[in-house]
Amino acid sequence: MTRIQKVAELAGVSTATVSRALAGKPSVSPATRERVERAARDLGYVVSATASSLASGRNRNVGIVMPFLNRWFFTTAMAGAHRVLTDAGYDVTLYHCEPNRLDDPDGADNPRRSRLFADSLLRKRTDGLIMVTLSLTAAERTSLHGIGKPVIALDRPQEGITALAVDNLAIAHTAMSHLLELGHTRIGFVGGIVPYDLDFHVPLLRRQGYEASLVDAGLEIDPLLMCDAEFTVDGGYDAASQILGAGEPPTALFAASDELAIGAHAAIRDRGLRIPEDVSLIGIDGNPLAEVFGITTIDQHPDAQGAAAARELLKELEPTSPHAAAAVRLPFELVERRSTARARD
Amino acid sequence: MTRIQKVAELAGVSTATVSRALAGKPSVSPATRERVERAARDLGYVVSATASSLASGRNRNVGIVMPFLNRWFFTTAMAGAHRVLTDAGYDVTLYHCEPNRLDDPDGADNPRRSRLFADSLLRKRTDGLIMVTLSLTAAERTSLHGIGKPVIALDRPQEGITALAVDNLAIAHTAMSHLLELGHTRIGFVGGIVPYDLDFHVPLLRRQGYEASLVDAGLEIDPLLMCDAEFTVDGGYDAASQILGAGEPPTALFAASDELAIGAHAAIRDRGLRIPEDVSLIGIDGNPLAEVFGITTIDQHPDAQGAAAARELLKELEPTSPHAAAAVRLPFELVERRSTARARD
DNA sequence: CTGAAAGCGCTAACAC
DNA sequence: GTGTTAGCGCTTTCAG
Repeated sequence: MTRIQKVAELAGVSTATVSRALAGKPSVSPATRERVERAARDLGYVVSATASSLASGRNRNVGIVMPFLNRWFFTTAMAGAHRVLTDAGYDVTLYHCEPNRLDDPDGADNPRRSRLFADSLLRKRTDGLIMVTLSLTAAERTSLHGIGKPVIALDRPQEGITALAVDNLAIAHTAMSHLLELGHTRIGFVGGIVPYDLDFHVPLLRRQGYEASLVDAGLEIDPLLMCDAEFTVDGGYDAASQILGAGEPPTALFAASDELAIGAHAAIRDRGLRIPEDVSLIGIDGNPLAEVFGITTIDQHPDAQGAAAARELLKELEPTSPHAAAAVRLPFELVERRSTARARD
Repeated sequence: MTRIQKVAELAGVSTATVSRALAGKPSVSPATRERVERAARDLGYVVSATASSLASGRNRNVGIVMPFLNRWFFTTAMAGAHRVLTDAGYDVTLYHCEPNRLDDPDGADNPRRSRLFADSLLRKRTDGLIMVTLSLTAAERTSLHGIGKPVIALDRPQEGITALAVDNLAIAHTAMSHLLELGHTRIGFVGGIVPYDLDFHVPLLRRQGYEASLVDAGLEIDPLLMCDAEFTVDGGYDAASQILGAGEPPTALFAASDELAIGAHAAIRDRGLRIPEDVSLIGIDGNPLAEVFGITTIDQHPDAQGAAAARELLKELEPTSPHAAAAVRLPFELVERRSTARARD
C-alpha cells in the first residue's frame, strides 16, 4: 500500500507537510495543499488508521455497546448514532454486552461480558463509548473510568456517567391524556418488565405515569386493570388477555411499548372485540410495525436518540467546534392512528 | 495507561518476552509465562490495539458492511457473525453501505457510499470484510481488491468475491411442496422485489422456484395469482389483496418473505377469510414475528448464515488452525404452524 | 528460551 | 509555511 513517503516525494514536500495538508490543518499554503492532494489522489493514498492513531493518540473511532444486536429499538438507535459519527469522520466499533441474568446480577458467570470489560473495551481502540440502554455493575463502571475516555449512556441514567434519557413519565402522561380526552375512564395498563440486569427503570416510570394520570383525573387505580409482561408481542397478548378477562373490561388499553400493543391488538381481536369501537389501544415507541396495524402510539424517535447521544459524545471529543451548550431534549410525540376513538357513552 | 515496559520491569524480563508470553507464543518457558501473566494482571495491563496492529500488521478487527442497520434479517445475520468473531478475539467495526438508487445505479450521487469505498474501507483498520447482501459496482469491487484483504459476501454471489448463499430455489421448492402435499392447486405468489442496487437475485430465484414447482406438479401458471411488492409488511398486504380480488381466488398463498406473509395475513383476514380454513399461508425467513401470527415458514437461520460467513473469513485470516475444507452449506427448514392446512375438496 | 534493537507509518513539537 | 527529528507502544527478526 502507498505510504505517506511516496506522496511526499511526488508532491515534492516533507511527510510532515503531507500529513498537515491531508488533515486539513490551516498552516499549509493553498498551492502546497493542492499539490499534496493531487499527489495523494493520483497514488490512491489513504492514511493508515492505526499509524495515525498511534502517533496522534486519536483513533477517530467510537464504540457502541449494546445488550441486543438485533432488536428494533436498539438497532434503530444505533443506526442514528452511526450516521452522525460516520458523517463526522469516525468509524464505529460495535460491542455486544450480554445482559446479566437475574440469578447472576454481578455477571460472575457471564464470560463474554467479563471479557468485554476486562479486555475488549480496554484495548484503546476507541475515543469514546456510547452505551445503549445498559446497566453496569459498580466494577464495570470502575473499569470504564479507568480508560479515561468519554462515555455517554443512552436511556439509562447511572452514577458517574453522562446520560441522555427520554422523559418516560411525560410519555406515559401524554398517552393517558389522549385516552382520557377521548372520554375513557376504564383504562387498562399492559406493562413491561425487563427480565435482566435488575433494571426496572423504564417500566416503572411508565407505570407511574399511568397511575399518576389516573389519580390526576380523579379515577381509581384498579389492580385488575393492570398486568405486566416482558416487552414482547407474546407478552402483550397474554397480559391483555388477562386484563380483558378479569372483572369489568376496560374501554381502552395503554401498552408500555408498541410490541406489547401489537400483542394486545391480537388479543383484543381474538376475543371478538373491535378496535377502536369496543376497545381503544395505544402503545409507545414509534415502531413501524405498529403502523401496519393502525395502532396509535407515542413516537420516541429512537434514531434521533442515538443521533443525540452521538452528538453529545462528539461534543466531548471535539471541544473546539462550537456546540450548543443547551441540555439535550429527547422529543416524543403522539401519533394518532385508527386504534383510538371516543369512548361510547 | 500501563505500558508493556512496566510489565517487563515487574516481571523482570524484556518487553519482547512480555509480548511473546501475552500473545501465547510457544517459545516461552512456563515459569516466565506465569510471572508475566501475574505482572500483567497486577498492573491491569491490556495491550494497545493500535500499537500492536502497527507493529504486527494484524488488526484483530473485521469489518461488517451492511445496507441496512436496523432490519431484522440483516442485524440477525450480523449478530451471528459478531459472536463468532468476538469469540475468536476479534473486534467488529460496522460500516453502513447505503444502497444505490435505481435512478443512480453507479452511485454517482451517493456521497456516503462513495466515501465508504474511497476512504473508510481503505484505512487498513480491518483484517477482512463481511458484506451482507450487498451488490457492488465494478469500481467498488476494484477498490476492495486493492486493499488485498479477504472479503466474504453473504447472500449475494459476485464476481471475484467468495460468497456464501442459501439455495433460494430449493427454499421456494420446499415451501411449494408443503402446499402441494396439502392438496392445494390454486396457489398464489406474493413476490418480493428489491427496489435498489438493481438486484433481482433473491426475488427472482424464489419466483422461479414457485413457477418450477407448479410446472413439476402439472399445474398452470396463472399471472392473476402472482403479484410483486417490496419486502415489507405493507407490500405484502397490498399484493395479497390484489391477488385475492382478481379472478378465482387461491386456496393458498406463498409469500417470498415473512414480512410479506404478515401483510398477507392481515389482508386475508380483512377480506373476511379465515386462515387456514379458507386460505393457507406460508412465508420465508424465520422471523420470530411470524410465530406470533402462527404463520408457517421456511426458516433460513440468518444468524447461522452470519456465523458461517464469519467462520469462512476466519479460515482465511488464520490458515494455520485446522478447518474443515468442506463447502459451507446454509441449512433451512420448514416450520409448520397453524397457517397451513389441507385444501378442502 | 530470552534480550537487543530496528522498525511499523504517521504526527507533533520544535526550528527556521 | 515547511522541514527535521523524535517518538507513539508494540512486535519481530537476529543473536546468543
